[in-house]
Amino acid sequence: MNSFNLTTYLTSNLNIDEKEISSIVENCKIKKVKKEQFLLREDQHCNHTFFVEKGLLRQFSIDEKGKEHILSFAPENWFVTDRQSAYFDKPSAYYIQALEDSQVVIIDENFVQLLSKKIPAFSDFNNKLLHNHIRHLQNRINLLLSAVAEDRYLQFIKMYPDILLRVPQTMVASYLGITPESLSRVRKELAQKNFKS
Amino acid sequence: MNSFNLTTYLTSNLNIDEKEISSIVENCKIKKVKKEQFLLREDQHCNHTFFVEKGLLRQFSIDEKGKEHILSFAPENWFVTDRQSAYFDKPSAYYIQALEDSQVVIIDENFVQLLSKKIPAFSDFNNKLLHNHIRHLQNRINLLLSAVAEDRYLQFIKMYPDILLRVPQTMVASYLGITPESLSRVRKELAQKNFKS
DNA sequence: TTAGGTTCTTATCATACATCAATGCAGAGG
DNA sequence: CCTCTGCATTGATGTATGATAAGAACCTAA
Repeated sequence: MNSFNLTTYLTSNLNIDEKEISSIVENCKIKKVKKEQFLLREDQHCNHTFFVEKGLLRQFSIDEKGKEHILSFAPENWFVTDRQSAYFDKPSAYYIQALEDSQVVIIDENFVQLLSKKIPAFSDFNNKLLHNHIRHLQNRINLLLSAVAEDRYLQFIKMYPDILLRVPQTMVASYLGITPESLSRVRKELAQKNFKS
Repeated sequence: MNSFNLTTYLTSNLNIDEKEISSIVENCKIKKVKKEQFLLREDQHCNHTFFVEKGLLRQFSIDEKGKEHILSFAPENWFVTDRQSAYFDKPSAYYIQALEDSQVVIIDENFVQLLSKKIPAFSDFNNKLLHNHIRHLQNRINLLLSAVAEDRYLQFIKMYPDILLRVPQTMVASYLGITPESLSRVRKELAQKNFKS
């Protein structure tokens, strides 16, 4: 079992015994996925949380017009899941797909619940993840409500400089809620501005 | 102490002794606020959760151009807080303001933490609130990414028919991320459509 | 009742962004 | 090496929504 990243991540974020941590990690499965492969599809029940050991995932939805909308990217050391589906046990409205050949740790939802009950520190940790998630979502809403394409892009660069380099532009556009063409133009204008100044 | 709504709300959502519930409620303060009055302002630390007994609140931000963006409405039986500020103990980026004369229960953040530690059922309850919050935020992002003004408005009507009638149109527009003028147009077009069919 | 402030509507014009279509370009695979 | 395919760019055009301004409708309070 090779889940080095998860172990170190938990060790530095969970204030419990190393042995206990490895016993947690032992209980999880590792899965390798090829680029393009899906870990979750719409209408499926999402019963796990994925922790990205290596690679890059995306979570997205498809609207009635068939257009994709990216909710989040998940690079190394990120957790991704459809909490809505996992927690309320409902069919998911989202897809989770690999953008690169990846390796993920699959953590069972029941197992998460169990750990939360048994280990207070884990419950706290989980709580923190939830709060971080909320923080992130709220900032995004704020951005969508207030900022024009250019500002959204600039913010994206600042927050996810690494991801910017790893995904096709069309996906960044989808994340920002604009078309690839618009993003291309925004980039052009920015380049010109920077050149002048 | 008159916090009837919170008591019944907790009773039907928290699987614990009624006595324990009233001991919880006893520990909270009641506050009456007049219309327009603020419960939280930008840069303040938000140390409480508000539960709306009576009335209606709004949570909003103000961007660099001075424009207001409504993140959420909170009518009776809703909790509202800036989790970001409360949990991470940072100055808030938001305002919370009464849209009607209201009565709220003020629940101290420390008290929430304490209860979570002491009463597992309360911790579960809190967890559920967090998940609901996330669900709500995600749906909103999806809507902002995919839907045009008209669809956003229709969705709003469906989800919050009560709130629609209680707040000025300009605030609905702010929630939807469009101008009041645009909303007026959208409404006009919808009215014409409905008249024809 | 009038007066004065909001809020809502309406109209015109401006603009950001979408859409559609063509071309360029680079990496993958034969 | 060449071709194929997907992605980025660019231009022309359309459209939804924003900005501004003015008037209408509505409330509230004197």
